[in-house]
Amino acid sequence: MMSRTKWSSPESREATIATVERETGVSKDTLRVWERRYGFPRPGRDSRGERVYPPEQLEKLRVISRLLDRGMRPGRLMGLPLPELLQRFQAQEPAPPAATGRAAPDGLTPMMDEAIGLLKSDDEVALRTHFARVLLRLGLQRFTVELVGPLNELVGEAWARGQIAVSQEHIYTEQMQHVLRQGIGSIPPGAQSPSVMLTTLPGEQHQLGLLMANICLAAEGARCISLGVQTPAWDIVHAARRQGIDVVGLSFSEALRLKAAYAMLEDLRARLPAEIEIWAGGKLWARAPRPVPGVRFVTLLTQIPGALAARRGSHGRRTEKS
Amino acid sequence: MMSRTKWSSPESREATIATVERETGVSKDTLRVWERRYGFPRPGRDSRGERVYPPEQLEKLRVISRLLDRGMRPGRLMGLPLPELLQRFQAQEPAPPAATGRAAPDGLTPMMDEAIGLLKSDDEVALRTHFARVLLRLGLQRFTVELVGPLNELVGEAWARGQIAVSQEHIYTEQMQHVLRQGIGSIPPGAQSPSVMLTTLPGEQHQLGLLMANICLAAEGARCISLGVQTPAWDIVHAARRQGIDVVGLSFSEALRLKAAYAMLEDLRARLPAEIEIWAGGKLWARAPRPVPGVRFVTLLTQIPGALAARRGSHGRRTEKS
DNA sequence: ATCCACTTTTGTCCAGGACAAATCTGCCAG
DNA sequence: CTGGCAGATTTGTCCTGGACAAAAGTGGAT
Repeated sequence: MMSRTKWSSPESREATIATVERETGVSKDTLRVWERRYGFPRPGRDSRGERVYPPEQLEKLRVISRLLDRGMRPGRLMGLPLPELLQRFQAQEPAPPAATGRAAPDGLTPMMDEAIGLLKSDDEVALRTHFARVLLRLGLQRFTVELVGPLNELVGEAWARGQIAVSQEHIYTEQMQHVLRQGIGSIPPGAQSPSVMLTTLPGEQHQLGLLMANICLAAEGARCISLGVQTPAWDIVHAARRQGIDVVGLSFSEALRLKAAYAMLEDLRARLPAEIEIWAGGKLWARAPRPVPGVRFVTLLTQIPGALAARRGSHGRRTEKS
Repeated sequence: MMSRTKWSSPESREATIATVERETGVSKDTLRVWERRYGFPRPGRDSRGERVYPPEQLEKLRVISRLLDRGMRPGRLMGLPLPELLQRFQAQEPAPPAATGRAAPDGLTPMMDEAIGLLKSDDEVALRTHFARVLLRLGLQRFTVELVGPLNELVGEAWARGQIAVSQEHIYTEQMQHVLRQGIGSIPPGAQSPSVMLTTLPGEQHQLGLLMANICLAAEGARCISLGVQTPAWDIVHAARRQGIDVVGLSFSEALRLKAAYAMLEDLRARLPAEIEIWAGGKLWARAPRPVPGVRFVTLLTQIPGALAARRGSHGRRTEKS
């Protein structure tokens, strides 16, 4: 095969359009249309007439790409010089602390602050130890609801404000995953009800939400089967039927588009037998505008016990079955 | 970041050109030029005049894409019907049973068979118990190298042959992840060397490879920091520098396109200081044709001890770094 | 304040042409 | 036969410039 990578020559660190796409995540089409519309980037041309991006422009594009991820718009950014752009990271709002529904109970705030501090100092071993200690003190369920949930948001905000790096956020997720999975492993198995199948739809990659839901459900006596992330709708239907599942639980982070989420949710609802419930959870639904018939929204972890109780009430204690 | 991509309508299983690019790894430009030159694929058009690929064509493209990775040429493949294409896989792959490195030692085959059986019967609790028992008997390292590695391949093959469903493969991954992470949690921490940063590049979502590498490295006395999956190259460079990393370890599954993988590897190598080594691992390199200067390929888990020994030999026993 | 209609912004798609790198082919010398 | 080389063919990527719908912003009426 033509392994024509188009990689910029090793010395002159000048990038081709393919390199820029790979590095910034901005598609070639978009790069060309930006150039046409905003006059930036303005790459040089090589002997063939192909675009050649100097390192400074690549760097600026990287910064712009990250600002776009935070909801800013290209038209306003393209003209600004690099230092100005970098300032935009700081300018992000701290987000009203009370309004988010973030539980700020007891003396947990210092524990969260310590976690953030350890993260910033790249001490992943101490971070894990810290989590383990807090877990021991609070118990698995309180640890999950009162610490992990709020901490996730805190880490997300710190990243958005440029206070921690992408890699540090990755490390946080990884260590927390260890702790939570260890906790799930310690839950005694047993035939309980209802049986809940947990997963996310294609495009949603965040695992922590699933693990947290798993813990809260198991703590209330549900039977959890997790499929991990990104199960195509067809396979969810197939698996739920085959395994005699009562509830399909889906997790949605803010990364997903609202409209795409609705579409997939409605599609799944249409294909799943009516007696199988769908519970949709996650921060995406925090200010959910539109209800979907046959889908229960569980925005917060604390609503899980209520949802289970409601289900058990309506379905009675009888072993349902047609 | 990827929230700027276009989705095909979820229920009509028909794909847009962007979907096909994502699923097959063939770029939009290439798809259009194939259509022009070879008459395949021949997508329909929607009301806007945009291409709409029916599922059969997508499927055929997936097969073609894999054959291209094995060195065949598009001009000869496009006209062939699907069954004919599938035959080309057999014709090409003699795969000497010993050369694959699949350890088939001792009495492990029955254990793997039992695992597959439990998976087929959807008994995820028994599956986890089974793993836990085998782990106890073999020890973490042998469990990883001799059972998990071969079992991964077995599960992949079973899926490819339609013997297990997508959801069952997900359940396998999820349960195995629990077991492996539990194992990693039991490894005593300590300042050891070299320090290895583990992750995958964007587009590679498979976690098991990382976890397995983590175990094998830690077992040989390396210090492992895992970033989880999909870290952009720039962030890898940033984090490796900041944390004083000696080796960046990357995992590549067969899902990634060979060409894209080479491009990203070469790019990362160019941006990373020369004193930081890059080790590339995973099944993708099983028949690696082309070496990359400054990158060590570690196709099999069993090669990890050797790689570490080589590194320690060349870098001496002196505690380099402050 | 909340909702709806209207305007602007923005990303993706399309067509068809061009070109160089990779690969194949046939030929000739050893 | 084997190996190397020049020329022909194959193939992926890049180009331009136009089009359009989804998303985001705006303003007025309730």
